[in-house]
Amino acid sequence: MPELPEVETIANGLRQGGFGCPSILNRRIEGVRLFWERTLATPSPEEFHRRVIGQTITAVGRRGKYLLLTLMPDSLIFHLRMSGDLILEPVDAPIPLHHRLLLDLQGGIRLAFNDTRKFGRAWLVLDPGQVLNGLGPEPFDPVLTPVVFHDNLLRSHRQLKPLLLNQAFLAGLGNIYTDEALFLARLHPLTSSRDLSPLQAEVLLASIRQVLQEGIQHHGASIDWVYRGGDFQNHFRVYQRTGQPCQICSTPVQRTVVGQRATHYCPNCQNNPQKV
DNA sequence: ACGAGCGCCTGTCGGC
DNA sequence: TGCCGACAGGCGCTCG
Repeated sequence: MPELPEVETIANGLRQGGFGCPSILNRRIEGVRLFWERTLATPSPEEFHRRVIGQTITAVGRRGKYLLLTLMPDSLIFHLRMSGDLILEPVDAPIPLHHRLLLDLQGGIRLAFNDTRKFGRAWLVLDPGQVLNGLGPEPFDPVLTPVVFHDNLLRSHRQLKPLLLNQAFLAGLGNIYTDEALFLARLHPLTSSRDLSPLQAEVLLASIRQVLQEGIQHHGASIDWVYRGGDFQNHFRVYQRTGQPCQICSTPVQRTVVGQRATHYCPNCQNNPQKV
């Protein structure tokens, strides 16, 4: 589920508190409960337990789709994958079925990693780079200018859809926001990245930033049972709108599969490069 | 260097 | 009603 806007929303909530929950900042970790061992990518459960207890959460951050808790001296990093979520609740609340890891915090609250599908992972590391080093640029990083982005596109020479999903190319996009960005930019998902003009690259970068910004403003998207709060799902232009009219030209939105991922686009507004 | 296929998991939905 | 396959926001691995 969670792409950049959803992770950003969760990070903001943990940092600032809200929805009846306090902030987790400056709270000491007093206890650990692990219910699914594979949730912990590293270190071993025994070492995790020994190292993490007593450390204090000094910052909450995000890099791509990763959520970072800065402790002292370690960093605790989460990837939510398809169904993960981080929830604050009273330390003695009943434990729901899909809770995988609990951190009991100072002040009678606990941070729960809930993950129905068990794909999510947590890392406790001294150097966050150990986990994050392979990531591409942050979409909002000012260093990522249209010229740099265009250069990167030319160097890759792949179809836009799988390229934008590649976290080593750009960190944070998932299936929803990629489809939305390509629609906004009026680019077909199969377009080869090396065919983009400087102007098209600039428009694509602006479109990516726009859909991510909209997602953040709407507190992310809530689909199915997984997400509380966000309502960006009510503002999708193409994602999961198969057969419904394109908001620009009324042509039915089409669904296809690209790189084994469902892909939604307007066959009229987003020209198929293979037909040109 | 790339894409396809698969594994990791659980839950929901539609068709028969 | 019940069973069965397809599908779901992700990503790492192997293989050709």
